[in-house]
Amino acid sequence: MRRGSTLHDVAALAGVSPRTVSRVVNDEAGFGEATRLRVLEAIEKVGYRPNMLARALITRRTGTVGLVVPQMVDPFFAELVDGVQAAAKASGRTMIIAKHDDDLAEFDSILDTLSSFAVDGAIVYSPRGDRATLIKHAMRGLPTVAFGMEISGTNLGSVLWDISRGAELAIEHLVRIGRTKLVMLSHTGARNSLLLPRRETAFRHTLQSAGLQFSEERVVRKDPTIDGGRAAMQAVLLAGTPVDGVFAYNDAMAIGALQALAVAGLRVPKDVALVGFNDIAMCSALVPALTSVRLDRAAIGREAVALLDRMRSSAVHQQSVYVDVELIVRQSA
Amino acid sequence: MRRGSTLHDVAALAGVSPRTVSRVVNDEAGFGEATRLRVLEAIEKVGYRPNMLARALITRRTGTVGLVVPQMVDPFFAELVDGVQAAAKASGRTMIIAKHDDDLAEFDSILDTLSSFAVDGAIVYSPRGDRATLIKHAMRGLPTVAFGMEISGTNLGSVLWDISRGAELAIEHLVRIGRTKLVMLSHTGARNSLLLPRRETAFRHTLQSAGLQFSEERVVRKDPTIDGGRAAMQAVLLAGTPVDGVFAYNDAMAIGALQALAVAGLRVPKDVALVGFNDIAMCSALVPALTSVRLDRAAIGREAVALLDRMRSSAVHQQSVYVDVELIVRQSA
DNA sequence: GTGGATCAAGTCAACGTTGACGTAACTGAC
DNA sequence: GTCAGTTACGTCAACGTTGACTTGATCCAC
Repeated sequence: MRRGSTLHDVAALAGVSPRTVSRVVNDEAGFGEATRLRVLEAIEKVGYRPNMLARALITRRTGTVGLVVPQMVDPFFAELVDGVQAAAKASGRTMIIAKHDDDLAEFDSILDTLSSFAVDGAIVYSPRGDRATLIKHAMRGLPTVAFGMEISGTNLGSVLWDISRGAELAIEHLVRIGRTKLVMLSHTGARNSLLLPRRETAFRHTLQSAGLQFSEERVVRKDPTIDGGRAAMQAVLLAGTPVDGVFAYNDAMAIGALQALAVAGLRVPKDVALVGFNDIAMCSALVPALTSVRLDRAAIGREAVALLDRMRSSAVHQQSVYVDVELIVRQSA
Repeated sequence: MRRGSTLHDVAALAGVSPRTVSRVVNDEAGFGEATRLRVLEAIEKVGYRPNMLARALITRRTGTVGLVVPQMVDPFFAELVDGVQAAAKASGRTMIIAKHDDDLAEFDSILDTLSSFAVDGAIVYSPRGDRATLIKHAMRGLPTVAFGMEISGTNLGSVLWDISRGAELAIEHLVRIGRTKLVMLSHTGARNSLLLPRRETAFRHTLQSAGLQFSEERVVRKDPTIDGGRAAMQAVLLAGTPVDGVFAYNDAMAIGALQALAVAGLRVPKDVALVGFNDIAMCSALVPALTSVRLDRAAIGREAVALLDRMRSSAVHQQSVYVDVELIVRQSA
């Protein structure tokens, strides 16, 4: 059905060999100016586009990166995808995207598919911090960069951000503006996970080093969503826990908290100061605008793509890159 | 570098010809049970994965669809991407994604790239309703489904939703619950575009058929964002236009309006009823939960992928599919 | 036991491109 | 005028797979 024109068609029209056309297309050396013009004209005339499949089959490079995320509706991931996409485009690559919905088997199968398509590399946000699957595929030859997870081995790299530091920044800020009765709205999954409790740990430590008391009722855990945040905040208020500062696990929970506080007639930041995490785009559009810990998704995307490049070109096969976190102070705290 | 094992490796190990291995892998007929087991075992042992590039080169099918959208951070597009991705996965395809940022040249180049990778089809949200580029590539053989735009020709299909009907539903609902002083918060670009003014037209017509007066000051145009919605709502209040019902161009503007109304001390829906458009996931998480016109992105994705399938299999090369719109009534109206 | 099906393989070329190598014509130095 | 070096091509094979065709062997009917 799809019979695009090939090097042969162009060659026949220009009166040269296909190899010469290939040289012109790829701008290798070894052809005369007159030939070049004739070939270019012929390309134009027959509407020739190189067949990437054939090219990739022989060069073993597709100019493609695979991006694998848990999901993409959450603004955090949407913006991450966007950041990687922009970086991929800037370095002249095409992006294949897939989501695994936190399913390990699905994740495994996605990596298989990416290998089949001979992507130049994969950029991956593992389901539940899974390492084993990642390592398996990397050993089979798939260069991989993982997000938010230090991982070592051939063909593996990491792009990391310091969650603990971000949490510290947020909590120190709350303390600095005079808040003493702090509460954290955390993620239900944070209890029995390797990765998630870092914000909670930072909360505890920072409280203690600021000379404030920590007690278990000051951490309320719900789903990391707007609804979860609202429920968590309501639970705090209902329990009568005194509170003048709130640190939320992510921005969605902070938005929910904002709603609960409004309903309860508490003013932000006057009565309760509020800090989120991730700094999704919406933060600045809220009323009051939400103070949040920024992870620069564009930078993260750039670093991931750049790291992949370095991994394939250099002998060093294991690398980690840190991306700075930053507290963006707005109206809510 | 990447030397995955091939049919030949498997064949050598299993003591058969590569062609037989190929038959087993593709589950064609023509091999014995004993052979099948030996081959399967060999595949397992050498970790063979078919090379999609080589396969696609000869079959002219990649099992890949390209999705092209203006951007993907806006929840509307994020959810659209998610819907298409889910549908693509369900039909066993891999998705290549790209965004054009409303740039026509970029759009053209993306379609070129997709052709180069021999995607089985493209699913496209054109920049500014562009048709010409679409038609050009479709004629060259790229089966294409366009969103929200009726377009005819070989290799072209459309997935449409009735924006006018959605706007009607929203406004009729506002009238039905007794609102008479309606205002529309519209998109700045709606004035000089072919596609955008449909909501405005519906607003005018529905008002008139409900026996309500329409005047130009009842349409305020700003950017279709949260900030734009807030500004538009503030402008209405500042101008002193009497208002008890608001129809927003999209949910983002509705969220902005919600903020402006809260700041002005107006209660929703008691003082002012509010209806959005698109029904992004966030609608149900707002306080009050936002009434909105739903476009089922999952259904849209499914229809687009299904249409692409039909286009390649049937002789009918031009088709349109309508996806229902629906008013989801929540607290805000 | 002969002939026609059917089955289980194998052989070979082709998909469209590039890597490796070959070669004729030209250039310039001595 | 010869030879080495360069330029501008061309030839051929290979990437890993499948389509089209061929080849024996086995089976069953008559």
